[in-house]
Amino acid sequence: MLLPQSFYNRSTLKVARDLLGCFLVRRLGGKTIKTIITETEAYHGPRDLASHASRGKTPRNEVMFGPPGIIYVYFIYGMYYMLNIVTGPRDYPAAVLIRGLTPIEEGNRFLNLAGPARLTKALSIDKSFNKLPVFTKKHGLWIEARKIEVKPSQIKRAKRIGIDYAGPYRYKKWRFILKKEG
DNA sequence: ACGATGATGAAC
DNA sequence: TTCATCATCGTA
Repeated sequence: MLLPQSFYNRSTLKVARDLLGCFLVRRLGGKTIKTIITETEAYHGPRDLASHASRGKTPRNEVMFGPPGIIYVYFIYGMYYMLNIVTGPRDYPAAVLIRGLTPIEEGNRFLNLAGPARLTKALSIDKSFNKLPVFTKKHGLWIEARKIEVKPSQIKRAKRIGIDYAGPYRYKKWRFILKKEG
């Protein structure tokens, strides 16, 4: 079942946590690759110095200021794409970075989906997905609700990666990791 | 520990 | 127009 747009119209931290265990699905060349979301990071509003939005709206980050459930893809380090989902109401800039996935079907076991740049490369996600909704199957990339229960003890919180410049915000435990056992 | 590799945004 | 920076990864 598709997660509705309203799912994303909540606190970034809650969305980041609740996305763990949900399914990220990619329709690619006649095949459907189904994965479980296993790691996320929250970029939480205009004051979060780790967030692209902390210095106001720019051509790159303007999608973060738009409605929830929209994909924000940006290019980084000259070679990688990062996949984010916009959260919260319009004009409140926030998003969840997808950092890790686990493939479900045996045939896709070889896919290396650990790491935000690796997963976009493996699933052929680039800037053409920027500004597209993730609550519809129309564009070949969507998110479905959990089918299994995720216990609070299975969720590990940690500091975010690669944002040491973010002052006090570098210590926020806004990274969420799904563990197999609680 | 570091280089690859180019878009981005801020300064000038 | 220039320039430092960058929500990373692979190789060492």
